[in-house]
Amino acid sequence: MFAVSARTQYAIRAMSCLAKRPDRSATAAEIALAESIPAKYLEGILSRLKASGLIESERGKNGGYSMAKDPAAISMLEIVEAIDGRIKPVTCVDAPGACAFGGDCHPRNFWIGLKATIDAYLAERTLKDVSEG
Amino acid sequence: MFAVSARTQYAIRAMSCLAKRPDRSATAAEIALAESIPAKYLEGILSRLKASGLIESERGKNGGYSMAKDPAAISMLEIVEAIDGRIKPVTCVDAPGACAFGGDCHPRNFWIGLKATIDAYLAERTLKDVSEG
DNA sequence: TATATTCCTACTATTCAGATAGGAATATAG
DNA sequence: CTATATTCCTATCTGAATAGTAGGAATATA
Ligand code: FES
Ligand code: FES
Repeated sequence: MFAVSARTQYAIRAMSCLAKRPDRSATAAEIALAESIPAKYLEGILSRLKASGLIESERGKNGGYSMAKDPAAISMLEIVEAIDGRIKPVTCVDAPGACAFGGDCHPRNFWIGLKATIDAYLAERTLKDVSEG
Repeated sequence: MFAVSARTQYAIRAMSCLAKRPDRSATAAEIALAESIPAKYLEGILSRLKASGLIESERGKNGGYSMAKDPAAISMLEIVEAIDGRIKPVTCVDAPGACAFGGDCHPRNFWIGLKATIDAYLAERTLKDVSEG
């Protein structure tokens, strides 16, 4: 239960990989090789990370990806949300009454509290913390 | 991300339903009707709850299900684990080295910490807390 | 112009959650 | 002893999501 997707794990490894080379950039193929990630699959992951402003890219020859921020300034929550979207134990986190038992659903507050707890944990740790262990 | 399965939500509603009737028992069909849960699907859920010792059952005519404990003595963690098993952000929670990057996988501690955080949240709240809101 | 790269779109395969179906085992009432 | 109501067991179907693949367009460099 509450399994983290392969995508998210790939994303973290890819980010860690980039974090290790401060200035230089790396191609998708290089990262894929270094971290044992299916190359074509990784392209899609990097695309999402870029869309969220966590990494930058250069196209064409000598192109590649590089960090857009200091690894110590990137929370794990940012990475996770870039890949899999917001944490949503229940679909009604945003819209009250989205689940079957509309208004007076007691468990709702319980799940929203869980989301807050998870969010807090993820927001507290940075890429730097995690990639250094 | 981190969606709670319909099964687990059904289970909580079913347990809440039983918690409301202290001594009496309820049949699967009654609970299904009261909580808008597919009747046949619910049977499988009740079966798991029973296997974990959270509820009791009587077969045959006048049979049904009833609470095995005081709702204030049942943690949400027990219910969740009865239905979907232990919280496992990554498959290597129990067996170090189960994931690809065996020994020196830095993210591992991060995920295990998350599991501990979630477990703690769930263990702290009881069925009574949640069903009363 | 040749080459290396990101980027975009579409497709396939596998897995899993959700749900359904049918009936065997068991208990009660009459 | 029989009819009935229930839990309990096993098998199956379906749709959605995840993981992964394929091919090529756009773009930058040398
Ligand atoms: S209304 Fe969303 S959990 Fe009940
Ligand atoms: S070894 Fe399990 S998360 Fe890395």
